[in-house]
Amino acid sequence: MSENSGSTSTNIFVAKLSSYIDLSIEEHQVIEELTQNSMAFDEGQDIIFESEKNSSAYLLQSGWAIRYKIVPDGGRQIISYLLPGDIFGFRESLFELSDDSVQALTPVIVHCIPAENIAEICDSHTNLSLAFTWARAREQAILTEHIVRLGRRNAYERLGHLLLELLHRLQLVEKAGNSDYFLPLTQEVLADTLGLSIVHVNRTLRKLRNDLMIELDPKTRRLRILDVDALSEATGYDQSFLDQNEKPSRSPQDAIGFEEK
Amino acid sequence: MSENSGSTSTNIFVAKLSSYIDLSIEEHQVIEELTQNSMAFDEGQDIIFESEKNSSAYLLQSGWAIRYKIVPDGGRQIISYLLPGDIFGFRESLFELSDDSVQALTPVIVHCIPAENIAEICDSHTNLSLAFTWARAREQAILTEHIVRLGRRNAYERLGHLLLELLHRLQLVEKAGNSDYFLPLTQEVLADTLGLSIVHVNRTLRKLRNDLMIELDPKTRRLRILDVDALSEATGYDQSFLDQNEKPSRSPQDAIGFEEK
DNA sequence: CGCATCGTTGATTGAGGTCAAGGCTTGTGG
DNA sequence: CCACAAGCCTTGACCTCAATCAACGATGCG
Repeated sequence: MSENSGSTSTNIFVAKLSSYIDLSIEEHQVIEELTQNSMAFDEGQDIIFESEKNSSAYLLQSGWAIRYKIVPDGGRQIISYLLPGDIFGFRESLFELSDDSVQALTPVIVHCIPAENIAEICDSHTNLSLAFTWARAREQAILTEHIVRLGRRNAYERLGHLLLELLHRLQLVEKAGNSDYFLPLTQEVLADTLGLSIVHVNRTLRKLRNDLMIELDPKTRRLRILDVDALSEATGYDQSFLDQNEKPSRSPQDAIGFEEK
Repeated sequence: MSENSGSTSTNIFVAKLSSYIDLSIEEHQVIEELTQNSMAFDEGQDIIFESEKNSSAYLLQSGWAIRYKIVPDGGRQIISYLLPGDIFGFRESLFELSDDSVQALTPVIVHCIPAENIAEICDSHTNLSLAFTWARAREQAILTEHIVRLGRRNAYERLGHLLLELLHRLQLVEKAGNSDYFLPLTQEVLADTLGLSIVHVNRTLRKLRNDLMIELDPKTRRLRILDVDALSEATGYDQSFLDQNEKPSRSPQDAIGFEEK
């Protein structure tokens, strides 16, 4: 990991939070300040490791990361994906009940909010506190969806469903096209996410390709979903769990307007 | 559901929260007030239904409930169990991204905190806000463990692991003995939790019995785990994800002492 | 060039699903 | 008091989805 005084052009967090919550000018500034210092990690590096006592929150500026757990027999279960604009680590920030790890899947840039600042920020900026709450709620919705995927769907549905979720989440931060995105996941990572073997992921991907559901170039890692509606239908995907249909604000008087994109 | 002005003797939430966080006398009183009005639900009744717009938080005073989702093909996936002392529903309270339902498995008594009061309570009582945060973090740890269970364990391990988690969670609120508790779950509920078929749950339970891991009387629904250590070993269970090893407090000066049990 | 990583494919096996049937309760109504 | 139905548990027979084992090709890197 290397220190790096970032020159963040348009701030991804300002953009993301603003689509959920009306932020005051002051709150914009707080976010800008928080994201001045950045840390970079390389592919494969641990950002938070299991045993490590860590009490900070992190903002993921760019790149992909995974939260995972190792089981006694040596297997790995990937709990969730962290994508640009996601907030993570703030769960452990207050208590010590996590023993999962976070690892970079690609080169990654994160901003760190030290534990001691979090409470202060939340107290003085209600909307930022709300933003944290929102992030947590969203993460829980994603975990819930993952549980359903693992518990009640077969390999084909699991894979298609996950690819749709990633498309949708990336679109929300403008990191995906209408139906395609950069998918930096090996088949092993997919297997460890979906509770399948590598071999079976391979065969299931092939089947998705044969069914003309997706195109995936192993070279460029570009994934294209050929028929989003058909794949959603086939895999029982319902994107509503990721949607936010309200803009709650607890201090409308000092909120500033912000255009929806 | 019926209204019921409850005469709560010793408050389960005061007891539970106090083991995590030092509460002020005033905060004790707030909790007592919040739990004056209670609602009762019968077995099988929905407490929160999917489509229902619901913006309250709930405290589960007694009984068991499940959070679940229905998949397109009609299957059901149980996301989590709600046990006495658990807080739920406050995720949806601020945003609208959930579409899962909560149903009573046994007769249940809940206390409801209307949405409009939550923000106010959190603002004026930092430790109660902290308690909510803690509850969320804990719930997330449980969901994470459930994902690992579904993704990386076989039927035998899943079942044993779940039974141990329930034992441990019930012990924390003094609803279980040293190694036994009342388990009000049908094999169908277990199947829908663990992503298995009813038939296979039946066979796996038998195997656990044959291995002298558990005793389960279908009449009384009393479950006894005969060798907690052996079962933990066999199923990769590590209870640390439920433990709280710190008592964070942001206002020690006005906190009162409270004995650990 | 040699080695590691990743993707691919075939052959075999096994865990767990599905189908089907019967038993044991409990409750309800004649 | 008995008949019947509805749940839930149990067990057997069979089948299928996905794991495992094994091998090979492609790519990329020191």
